[in-house]
Amino acid sequence: MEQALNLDNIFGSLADPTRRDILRRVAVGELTVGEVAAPYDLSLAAVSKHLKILERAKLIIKRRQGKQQYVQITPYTFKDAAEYLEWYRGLWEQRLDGLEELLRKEP
Amino acid sequence: MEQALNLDNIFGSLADPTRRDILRRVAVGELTVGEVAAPYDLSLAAVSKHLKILERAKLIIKRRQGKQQYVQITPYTFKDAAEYLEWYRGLWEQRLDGLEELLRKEP
DNA sequence: ATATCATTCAACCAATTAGTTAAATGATAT
DNA sequence: ATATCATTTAACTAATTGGTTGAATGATAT
Repeated sequence: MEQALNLDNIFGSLADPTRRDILRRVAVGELTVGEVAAPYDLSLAAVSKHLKILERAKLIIKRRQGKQQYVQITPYTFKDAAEYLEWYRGLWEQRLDGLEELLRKEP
Repeated sequence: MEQALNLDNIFGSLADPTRRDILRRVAVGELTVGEVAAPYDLSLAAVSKHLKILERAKLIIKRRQGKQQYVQITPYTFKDAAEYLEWYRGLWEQRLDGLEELLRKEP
């Protein structure tokens, strides 16, 4: 049922706060690797590794322009992750319905 | 902006295929720890550890009934994860809108 | 050709993870 | 009190992760 997809890599990527922060910033607009790294108290090599993990998960891609490499986000992969969670939507909606029912019943 | 909260644990949990499979099965209905473990070629101790990780992420809870412990899924935590991804929804929807526009323009 | 800027690779380290087996605990039944 | 069933804890291992520093590569400018 599960294609052993990228879900390991996608969720593995999202499990790290630095990587989530990188994604949040890159979602706003393309940044070079250097710009991505700037705010963190980390070596460039460390950030480069984070970017590689995000690339493996297909959450970002890089394009070279001259000396620099621009990091851009890959929307479809987020969609894949969202669709995975969508499978569970019924769970919390049912639960919320239950709550509403409770609230209607005992005021 | 980000509560550094459970997202580490939630996505960390979801990064493992055994744990995703456990969640999928438990979503259908409560199972005892033993029932959860049965299909996997893993020791009970290993499955117990997976369950502890899922508990720490608040993706499941356990309730004891006599000798056994029943594992049930915790819907709200899935909602939290879905809401995190929701932040990125614009990304792929824009992209899809772009595609639609393209399709309208060059038929 | 050489220097410089941007980024990655290699080698290493400490902490964490996913698994094992064996012993310990919790809850019930005899 | 003891035996049994269900599950967890402890102690250990091998692999992976997130970080470091220093050397290597890629691309441009001189």
